[in-house]
Amino acid sequence: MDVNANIPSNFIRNIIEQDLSTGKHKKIVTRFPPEPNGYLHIGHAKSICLNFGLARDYQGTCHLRFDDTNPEKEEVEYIESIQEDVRWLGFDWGEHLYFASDYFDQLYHYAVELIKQGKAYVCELSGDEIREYRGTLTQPGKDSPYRNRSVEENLELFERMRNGEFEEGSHVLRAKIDMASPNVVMRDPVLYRIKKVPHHRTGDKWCIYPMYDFTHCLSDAIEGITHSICTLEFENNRPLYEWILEQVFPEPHPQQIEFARLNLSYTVMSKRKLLQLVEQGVVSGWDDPRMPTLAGLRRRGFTPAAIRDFCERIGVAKANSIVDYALLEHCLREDLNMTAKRTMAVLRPLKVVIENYPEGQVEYVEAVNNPNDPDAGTRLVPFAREIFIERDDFMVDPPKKFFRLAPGREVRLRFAYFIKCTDVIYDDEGNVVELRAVYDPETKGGSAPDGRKVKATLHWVAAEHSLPAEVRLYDHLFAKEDPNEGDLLENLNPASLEILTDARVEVNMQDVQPGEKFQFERLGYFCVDLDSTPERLVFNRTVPLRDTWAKLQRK
RNA sequence: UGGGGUGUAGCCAAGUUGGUAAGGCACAGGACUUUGACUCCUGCAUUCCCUGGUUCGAGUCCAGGCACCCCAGCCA
Repeated sequence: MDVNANIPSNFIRNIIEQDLSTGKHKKIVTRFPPEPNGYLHIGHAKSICLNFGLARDYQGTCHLRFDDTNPEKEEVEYIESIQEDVRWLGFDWGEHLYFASDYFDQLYHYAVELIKQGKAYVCELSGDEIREYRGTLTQPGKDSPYRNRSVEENLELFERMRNGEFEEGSHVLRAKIDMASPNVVMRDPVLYRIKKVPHHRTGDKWCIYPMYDFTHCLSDAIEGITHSICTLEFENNRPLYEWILEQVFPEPHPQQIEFARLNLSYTVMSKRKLLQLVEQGVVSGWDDPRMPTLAGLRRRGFTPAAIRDFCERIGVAKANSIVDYALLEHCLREDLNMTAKRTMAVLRPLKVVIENYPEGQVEYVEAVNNPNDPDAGTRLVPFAREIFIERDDFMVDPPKKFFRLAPGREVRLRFAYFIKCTDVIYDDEGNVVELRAVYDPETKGGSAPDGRKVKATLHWVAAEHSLPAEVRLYDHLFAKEDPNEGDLLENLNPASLEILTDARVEVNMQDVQPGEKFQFERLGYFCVDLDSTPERLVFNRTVPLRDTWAKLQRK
């Protein structure tokens, strides 16, 4: 497959290529099967990219199927958000949108078929009793007293379950397999349980609902899935997946393949823990920019292309692992570097008065919008006597390798002029509050006719002709690489959010829209937050630029 | 003292039928630079969890260990 020559190989691709070359399958069909009980996160993105990517690369099909067999936990709201997120990621299921609940009738008939074969029975043991009878990991279980009912009795009981004649928990349908199996999953697993709860799609048509193990394999088979890719924890369930199909479904059967789910350093991926963060108010919601949810990453300013690239680079294997967050950041920067418009913003302003620049004068300097994209053009940025520069770009007593502004030193203001610091003004407490400088009119545009060099280029913004803005700086939500070690809340990073309210941005930013992405030159990539309005601009820092000076400072 | 998996660099990960350890991230140097960014060079596993064995030759085969993950929901 030369089309896929540059795509890293993995064990699943190997299986598919073999199945295609041996003629086992002429066309592959995969599926992404979320349960609509929560928001999608970047771990799901790995699965989405895998399943849809495989279908794309091997000219197959990928279905989106909601695994909605537990109405107690599922909501239509999630069905909407999941579809939105999958589309946002860049994938299209075409006509292939399915719901396991659409198969409830068929599933019921397969259950009846199993009963007729004497391979399923209605059990009246309580939940606690079922657990007791199941045995333990090292001890075999024992048969339920209801295990050997007649087919007729089972048929009648199952129908009465369906008709709502029994209370929740009083009866279940179980597969008759082997209570002594070393694999606990095979010890007469529950196939159907009674839940007198309306379903978000089937209403109150059903009061019995099929379990995952019974539903998933049959849904796959009904849809003609060839490769049913799931995560490692379902490895123990594979024998059951195959057992059910062998009893009631004609060949060929889908093949279940398991891979290791994604773990990312400095964050958590379990729905339970994510929910805990939301409910305890640790974050502002599912779309808090620090959350690993697709909604959170989107609000933070991540691009679908970066996430897809990331999912491709991490590979697919069976070893549990924790991927370095730095790889995600790398993918993001690589994408944003090519696409984000540049602008200048000063996060922590320090006023500089250019004493030899005419008072009241404003001129416009031309700035490049994206050096990687000539089509992005240029813009005009106002320059005046009073400007703001970044506080971090000035030091009264600079160390050896600091080559930004300092008393008596000359630097370049990007796209504008060279300025030299002539004076430092302090407040009563000795803090630097303002700088005085002179500019060289000969250096307009940023280069000196006499060829003299300057060691640094600073970003800036005109004091009057700039806009106030709020900037939210984000960092890892957790301070620990693996937050799952020890107490979750104790591992939080207290500095995961810093809000700057005095930032200044170019006047050209007046009409930006939520979601728009920029590179604030020399600082990082930022996007306009949902909270932003023309009256009060709000930006999120998506990811800072690599900063070798900061790295030097740390040493 | 059950069963199922996994172990290749700081982090991911590829390694055909045994033939002499890809790639990316991170990190460290250097070049370039009107972003200390980007880009570009260079370096980064005499060794593949361990111990034996087979072989001219083992990350790949065999035997025995060790470590870690998953399974005892009427969740998925």
